[in-house]
Amino acid sequence: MNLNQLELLRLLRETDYNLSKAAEKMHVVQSAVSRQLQLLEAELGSPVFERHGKRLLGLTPLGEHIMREVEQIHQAKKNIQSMADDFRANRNGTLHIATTHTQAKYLLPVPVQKFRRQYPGVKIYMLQSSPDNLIDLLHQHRADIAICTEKLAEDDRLILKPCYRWHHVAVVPQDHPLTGGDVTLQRLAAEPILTYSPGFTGRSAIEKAFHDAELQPDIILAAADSDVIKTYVRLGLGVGIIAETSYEPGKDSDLVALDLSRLIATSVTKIAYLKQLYLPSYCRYFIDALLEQAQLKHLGHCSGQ
Amino acid sequence: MNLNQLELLRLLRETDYNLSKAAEKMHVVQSAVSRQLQLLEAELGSPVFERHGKRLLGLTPLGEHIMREVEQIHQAKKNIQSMADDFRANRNGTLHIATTHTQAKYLLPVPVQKFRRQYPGVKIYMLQSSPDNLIDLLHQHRADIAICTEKLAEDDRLILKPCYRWHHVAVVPQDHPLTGGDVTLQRLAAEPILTYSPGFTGRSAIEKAFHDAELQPDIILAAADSDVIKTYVRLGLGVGIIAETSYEPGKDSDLVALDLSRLIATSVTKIAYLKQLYLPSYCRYFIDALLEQAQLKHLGHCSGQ
DNA sequence: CGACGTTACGAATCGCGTAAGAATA
DNA sequence: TATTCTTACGCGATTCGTAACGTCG
Repeated sequence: MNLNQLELLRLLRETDYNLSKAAEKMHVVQSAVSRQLQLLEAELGSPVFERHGKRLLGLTPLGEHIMREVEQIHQAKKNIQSMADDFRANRNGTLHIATTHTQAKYLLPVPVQKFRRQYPGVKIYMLQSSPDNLIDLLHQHRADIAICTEKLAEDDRLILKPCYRWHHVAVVPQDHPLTGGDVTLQRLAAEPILTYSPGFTGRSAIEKAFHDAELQPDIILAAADSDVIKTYVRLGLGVGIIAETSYEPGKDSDLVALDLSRLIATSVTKIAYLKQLYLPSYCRYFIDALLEQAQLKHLGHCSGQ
Repeated sequence: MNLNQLELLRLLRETDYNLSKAAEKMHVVQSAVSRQLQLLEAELGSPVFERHGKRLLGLTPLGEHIMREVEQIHQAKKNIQSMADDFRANRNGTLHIATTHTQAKYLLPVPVQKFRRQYPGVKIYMLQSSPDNLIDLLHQHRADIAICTEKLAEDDRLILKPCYRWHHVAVVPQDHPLTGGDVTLQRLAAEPILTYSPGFTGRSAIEKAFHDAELQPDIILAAADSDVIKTYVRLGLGVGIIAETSYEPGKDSDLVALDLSRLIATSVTKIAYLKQLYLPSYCRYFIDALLEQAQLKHLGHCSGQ
């Protein structure tokens, strides 16, 4: 048994159990992998793949079990390489960040700039996705860290770092009736609402607030990001409910933001990454920069709490 | 990087960083491992071991990090081999059981016999140890499963299976004053007590019971197993407090067992094994036999609860 | 000096590529 | 027939063992 053989198993699953394609990915000819597979199965003493004649169809039960260990080994191997690169003070590499529009636009710009200055050789890939996919991206090893608010349920394979706490605001044109008097859920429920798509940026907290008050909000438009929402609020379609951080006092001065922190539960945005993943120092640096930025934002809004 | 090189790292740590001894363990000459280590360090690009001149002294910080992954890989590799052996219906192997005297003597005999009949080719190693060591034995890979009652605190690397619930009894000679009237903690505290050494077989529950009642038991003898305790009870030294399962109605008919289940909290004996360890089918069979036996014992004492 | 690690060199092994053959869809 | 996998064979690379050489305590 050797690492290449185990890598072959991984690639065979990736390629839908096609020896030729796996061979290509390993940069060797097909006959080579054929023999390696035979050698491995001979060594193990029982087949790893289901076959119809010569064709591979899938994994045997043994193969399924083995695959889990193979993934472990693959991860550990990559970690060792990352560690070595890191200790060699290798300032090249790539940082894959999975996040949503809201965070990418309103939280990340400053940390990313700071990061670029510190690590000009590290490339940054921003994987924008819907919140439900962020964790999957981690598990699929397509992202190193994820930044999101929703859908971070119990998963003991993840490390979670609370980043910052925020609340929702209602945004309306300056002459809107809601700007007079106290805002209540009842008054909101009477208006047409524009807010995030289900699963995005604290939408579940919004729904819970109305549901607990036994109200049925009239959500006439749901979008993945606050820019779209604000655009339609400006067109007079109704009341927007967005994250406080998405209201920019400068650019959005034509809109009024009404604090909803006492009506809708506050949300916590977190940083998540795989427990089993080795984070290179540049990655830890980015996380620190992010936490620092979140701290600043938070202080700015809470006046020094 | 290959598996042999990583195995070499493991062996180097095991041999106190001695290339010659590691070479011996790998069944190759010393010069071979010297070169393999050089190749690996060259590939990683920075040293894994601290050196004084040519001698290896220990791990570099990088080496420490790498070792964790190496252990992971080693475990996964062993798992793959176990799996293959298992699916090949290999009925040979070894079962390492870490446990205490109490369990080895009163719980395990029947399951072990049953196991021997089912898997005559599998060797059984019984590692008797004090309860605090049982978990360590698992982590040191010197035992596959551990059976114990105390000291199984939160450890997310372990799988825990509750096995059976039992309580303590007081054992006294037949003419002892305690045999008359209700047994209370107060009356027990007035007697010289013989029981388990700290850390053994529910001793902590005994201490807690007296402590909660603000009593100070007079423990004049502490031993690791109930046989020793019973011996001294027979000599009239005092009242023995032992596990109910350690009182054998046949052999111990010269002693009287007094139920303490309402005075001292019941204990739960558990089976523990490493989450990351693959358990061969014979191992799972043994666990099942154990649970079944525990069930029987339990029913026997509780008359069909 | 003795234990330990490194370097040099030839030999055995391992694994690859080419090429041809067999089986499946 | 086209695709996929297996087998045969020769070559090159890797890794080993022997042996001689540093080096540290």
